[in-house]
Amino acid sequence: MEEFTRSVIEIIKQIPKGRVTTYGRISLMAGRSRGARQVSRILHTMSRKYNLPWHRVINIKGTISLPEYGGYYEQKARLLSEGIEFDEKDRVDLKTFLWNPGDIEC
DNA sequence: TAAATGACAAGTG
DNA sequence: CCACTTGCCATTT
Repeated sequence: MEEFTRSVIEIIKQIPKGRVTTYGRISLMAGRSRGARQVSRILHTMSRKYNLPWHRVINIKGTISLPEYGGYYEQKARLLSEGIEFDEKDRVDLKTFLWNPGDIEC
C-alpha cells in the first residue's frame, strides 16, 4: 500500500470523538496539498475494512458530502450522537468542532 | 489511450 | 448564501 494512503488511514483513526476534520486537512497532514479527492476515495473504499470513523470527515464548508440517498442521514445521526451540532443550514461550525491536534483551548 | 467520474477546494459574481 | 468555474488526480469506463 502507498505511504500516503497509510498515513491517511492513521490520521483518520486519530480523530477524537466529538470532533470533525476535513478532506483537505487530512490530505495536508498526510503530506499532500492537493489530495482531498484521494482522501474521499480512500474513505469510500477502505472505511469499512479498516474500521475508520468515516463520519467525522466533512468538507471545508462544514457540510456533509454524502448524498441523501447514500449515507447522509446516518452520518448526521452519528455526529449528533457525539454532541456535534448543526445550524439551520445543516452546517457544522468548524471554529468549534474542528479537530485541532495540539488542542489550543482557552 | 482518451474520456468520464468523484464522500474536494478555492475563486468569482 | 447560492450558482458556476477552474484546478486537481487516482480510478473506472
